[in-house]
Amino acid sequence: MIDAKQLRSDTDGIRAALARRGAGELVEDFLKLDEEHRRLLTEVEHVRADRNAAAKSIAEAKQRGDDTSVPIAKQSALKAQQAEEEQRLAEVQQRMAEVMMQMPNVPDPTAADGMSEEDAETVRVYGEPPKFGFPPKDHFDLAGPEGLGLIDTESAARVSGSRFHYLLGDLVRLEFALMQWGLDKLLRRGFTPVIPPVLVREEAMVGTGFFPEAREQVYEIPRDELFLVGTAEVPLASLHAGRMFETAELPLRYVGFSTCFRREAGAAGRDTRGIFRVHQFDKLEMFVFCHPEASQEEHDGILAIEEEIAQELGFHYRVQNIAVGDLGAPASKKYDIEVWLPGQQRYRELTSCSNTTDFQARRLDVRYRTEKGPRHVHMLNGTAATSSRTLLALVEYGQQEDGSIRLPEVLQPFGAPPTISRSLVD
RNA sequence: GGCGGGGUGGCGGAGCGGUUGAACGCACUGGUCUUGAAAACCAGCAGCCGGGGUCAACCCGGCUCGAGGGUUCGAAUCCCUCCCCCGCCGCCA
Repeated sequence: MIDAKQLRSDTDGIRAALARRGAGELVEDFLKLDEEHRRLLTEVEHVRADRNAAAKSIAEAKQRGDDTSVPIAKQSALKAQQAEEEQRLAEVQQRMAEVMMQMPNVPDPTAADGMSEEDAETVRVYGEPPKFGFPPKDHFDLAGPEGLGLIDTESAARVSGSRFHYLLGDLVRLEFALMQWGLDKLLRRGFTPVIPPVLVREEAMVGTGFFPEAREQVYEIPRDELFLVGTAEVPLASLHAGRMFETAELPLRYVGFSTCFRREAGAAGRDTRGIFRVHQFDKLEMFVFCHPEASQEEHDGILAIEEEIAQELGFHYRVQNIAVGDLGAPASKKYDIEVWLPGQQRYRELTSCSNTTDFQARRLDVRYRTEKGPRHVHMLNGTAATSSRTLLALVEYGQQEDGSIRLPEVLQPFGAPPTISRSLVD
């Protein structure tokens, strides 16, 4: 949610900023409604003030023992008129709320220009594509039924449908090691670990900006009016909804572990192979609440951690500054780390981190106290590791000619086997 | 799932139809006192919205006492629905 006050005081600036992401006309919608709203509000408030004053004088008259039947009758008569005016006001407020809900966050000036994925700017490239002395395979060839047999999509399809999978054997050990390793790394940096609920109320989805924009991507449980989260970002952001922080309490850094559920509506036929794009996976997610002045630095910090993780796992990657038109509604700026996948011979999104500035904080009403009154905090999120993409990248990077997988040494203290090979399973 | 108690400002906690946006305490801010600090004393201190303004430190008005409806000239206070918290019982791990 954008600050309505700011929208009025810096109309041109915000219009121009939103136009970059193709949402400039919402500003006009807002201004029109806002003008009408203020007109009606002034009217209604005058009526209310009159009636409040009259009620007060009735109370005083009654104290004195005067006859109050005449002023009371007069008050009664005004009720219908007031109700009618308030009705009109409520309608305008409703329409205004809808416009505000559709309005995405103001993009950061340094977010890349453009409307599509291709418009992302490459910030830097790390490492080189790995060299194999043989044609590299993709993760599904390596770990699927034709390979190590540790990913079973066929059974999952029968049980749950397409884009679901069973993870088996050493891949399960690998996932646990990866998560434990990542958790340990973040713990040492002062992040507080959290296992959040994965079923949330609509308010949490609206508050984080996933509704209304991405509603079709979310699984819902109508009977209980709950929704399955697509990321721990949702319950983590909502953790402090309605909260008033003291200045010294910030920043707060959390690392959440949760299963993530995504409908992948509209992605039919895309990335259907293996576990690159699935309905269910596990994710280690960073989430930060901080002062507005600190959010850029926090964003850089989260990105640095994501890069460190990618580097220690041995990946070749590039950092992409996502184009404004490709940002999710709540994001002001977003970096993706795209890992080079040997099996696909191209860069694919591995992790992502966004600065949502005060967009979510406004919707969720998370503030902190300053000398000049309460202000909204800034919120940021970023992927540390996932059981799908991080895992499959490890499989592809570690592949040997004989089809076994060599895993990074850093994961071994956390329970990952040095090598995954068929012979051990058979 | 059943019965009972409760949701009030940053926190605790009064108020239970009228001049109460809310006593009191804590916390916080400023001041007096002090060599300094503490204590004591004095003062200030909810948020949001609109209007005015030397656009700030000010003035006026409105809304908000879990959420939404209703009764009433008037509701934090009464009624209804929903949400949440606490306790006991039942059920299940």
